[in-house]
Amino acid sequence: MNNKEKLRNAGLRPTKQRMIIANILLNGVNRHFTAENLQNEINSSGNSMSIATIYNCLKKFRNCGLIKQVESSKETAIFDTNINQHHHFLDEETGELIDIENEEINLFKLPEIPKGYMNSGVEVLIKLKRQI
Amino acid sequence: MNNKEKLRNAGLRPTKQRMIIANILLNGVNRHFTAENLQNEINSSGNSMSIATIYNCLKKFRNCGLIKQVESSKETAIFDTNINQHHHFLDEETGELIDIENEEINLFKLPEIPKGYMNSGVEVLIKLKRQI
DNA sequence: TTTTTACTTTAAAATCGTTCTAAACTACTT
DNA sequence: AAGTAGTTTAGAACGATTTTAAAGTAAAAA
Repeated sequence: MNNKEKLRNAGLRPTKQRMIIANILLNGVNRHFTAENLQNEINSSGNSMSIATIYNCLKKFRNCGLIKQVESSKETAIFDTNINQHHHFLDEETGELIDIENEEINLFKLPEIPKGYMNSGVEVLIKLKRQI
Repeated sequence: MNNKEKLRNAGLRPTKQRMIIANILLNGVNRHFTAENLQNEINSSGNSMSIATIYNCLKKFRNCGLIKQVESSKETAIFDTNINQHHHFLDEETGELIDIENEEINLFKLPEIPKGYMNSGVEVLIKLKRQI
């Protein structure tokens, strides 16, 4: 399926701007990035786009499940093109995230889900310190 | 050990402001809170404190291990007086966090820690959706 | 005790990421 | 071709957090 179809399937109009972003993000190589990272990449590809549009697109893409947003207490929002359930290492010093594939972690015992709720995803974060 | 001693042990001068905050936070009842939450509580206890001081104190307390900061992609920093390793449910709609004690979760298989790093803590986040 | 020193607090300004606004634009439908 | 609903934009606004620089305070030295 090409990117135009992906956008249409997600219920999004394939505008020029969304196609530029889709072509950067949805090429099969997984990565973590911020809105600003993406703007730099758009600029250096000879295009340009308002930061408002970039945030707008990223939110739409996330709400449609085309990308994910990582749970992390960094001041800047971090997005992830890997939409499979998976986990992360976090280098606490630099803030860098490294993917951990789902099969690498096995949760053996889970607590009871509170009444009235359902489990909508489990994220494991393994914080890393540099070895002394 | 009283709060003044706790501050001294942590290498922090027990100033009037730090004592006010320590008396609110370090009383053994675990809770999640933002800087603004804490300021409201200080105000309603008849004291007052600059928001800069509050942020300052919370960062120092966190760096000394007196409190923790929760990993969460909320726009506002959330702190936690529970400094034991533990986990959280996250109500994705409201942003509310609920503690999960460490024994409630059993990680059966963990990935290999990258070379040059050591594991400095594992956090599990179980995201919750309201049941339909 | 007084003096000195380093650390702390403060209000206000600055900064930074993100969202809002409202006008111009564009994809799609008729 | 015309209509309409959704989209993009620059710039303003916003909210959380940090910085600034001056005044205050705790602890150490004299």
